[in-house]
Amino acid sequence: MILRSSNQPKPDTRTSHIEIVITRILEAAQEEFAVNGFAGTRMQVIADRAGYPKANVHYHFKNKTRLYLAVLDRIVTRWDDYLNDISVDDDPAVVLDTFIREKVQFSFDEPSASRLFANEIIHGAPHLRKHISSQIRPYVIDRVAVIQSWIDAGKMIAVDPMRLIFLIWSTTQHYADFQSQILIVTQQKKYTQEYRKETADFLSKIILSGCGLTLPNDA
Amino acid sequence: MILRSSNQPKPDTRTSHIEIVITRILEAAQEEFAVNGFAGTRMQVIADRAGYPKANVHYHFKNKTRLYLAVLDRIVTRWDDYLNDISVDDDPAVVLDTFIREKVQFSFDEPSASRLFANEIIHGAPHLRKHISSQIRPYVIDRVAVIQSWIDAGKMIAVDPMRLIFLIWSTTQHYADFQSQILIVTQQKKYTQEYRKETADFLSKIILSGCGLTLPNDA
DNA sequence: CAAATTCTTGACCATTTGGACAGGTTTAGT
DNA sequence: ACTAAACCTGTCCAAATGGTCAAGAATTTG
Repeated sequence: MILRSSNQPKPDTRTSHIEIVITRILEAAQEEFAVNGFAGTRMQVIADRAGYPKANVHYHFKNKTRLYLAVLDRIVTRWDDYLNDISVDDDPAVVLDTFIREKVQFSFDEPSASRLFANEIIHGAPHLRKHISSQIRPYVIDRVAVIQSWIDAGKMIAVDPMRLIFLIWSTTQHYADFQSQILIVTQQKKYTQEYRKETADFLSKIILSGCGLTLPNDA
Repeated sequence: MILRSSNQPKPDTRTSHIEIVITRILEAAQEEFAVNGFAGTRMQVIADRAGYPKANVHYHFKNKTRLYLAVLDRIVTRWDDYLNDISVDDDPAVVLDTFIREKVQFSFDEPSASRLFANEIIHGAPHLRKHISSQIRPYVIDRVAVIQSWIDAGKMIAVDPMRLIFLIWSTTQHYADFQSQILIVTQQKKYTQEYRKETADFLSKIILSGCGLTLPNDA
């Protein structure tokens, strides 16, 4: 029987011991679910990856579905943090540029989150229906209104705002979701810092250009 | 014991009876795999969907993996059929426009094929590595060369050709892979013919514009 | 410091599921 | 018409896997 009594006599850290356990399990679960999907993921593997016996995972998360939902919830929350506010008075070029770069960064920084999310949507979003209609949809409608006002004010050419948002989402997510394909085609082992930057520059440039926009400080 | 002796005395159709069986199984399998992923799909469900006993499916396809590979192979083949040839002398605007519209059509016409493919890539392309490096990569390199020559000839503004291809892939596939999300956000039951057309127009317009191109017959 | 509560874990179980197989039926070849 | 090959299917099974449980350890509480 292995006791870790001597390890941490007293939890000094603000994050309680239990939170660490929960977090480790959630992180392990996120990686596994992202790679193998819900059905393809084994509780035992998650437990091993987190470094606890399987029964412990079941203690903290009643069952597989609950664990999956907890992972999803965690991702969605972090996702929402990336959503910035925009207003009619802002410069469209600056806003879109920022938006694109933030999304690109998220894809490169948290590919497994992006993939897990994509996986859920591809499979019909069985657990995200509510979130999409109550959170994402209002968010989209909001941005659409602002973009439309820019168009009406002649600040950018007339393109369908909602499809523009979808376009930005798809192009940025692509680098996370289709990473394996891209790495093979470009013959890279992993994304380099340079590749990330050039990708952000490329997407910003071509999308802004497609909207008839240029950044203020551009030549 | 149910005999279907009286059904089809002689197979008149050019497609032999066995081909029909195989096709029905493959189609059923494609739908199931696309929705549930490999691990989440049950052989019994595929068999039920195809209308045959499970053992029959196992007779024609040694095991689950072989069946999955057969489905994948079928999709990839059909995919390749969509790949058109392009040459340096062609008009970039026309070629890109055609390319985009073909991809959009594929996404709308065969969403399950697109989703299954996306699923495979998201999960690290375990069964497609070879195909990507031997088929897709050469294809991409080929198009990149042509696009680059257009840029060198001043026919379009300088954008990274490979990322342009990725952009077209991602934006077009998005409508199949993220269908559930898009339908919820746009509050549709299913894609209408009008929505498909407008999507194709939108993507063609904004991408061509992003490349500094206009179609010949545009005002 | 004792009791109660929470956390941890090894052992175990019920169910699901991919797949084997044998025996029967139909088709193709001569 | 006869034989061999290909095809079909009901039945059964071993392995994998999500989940339970009871008992022990740690921590908190009064």
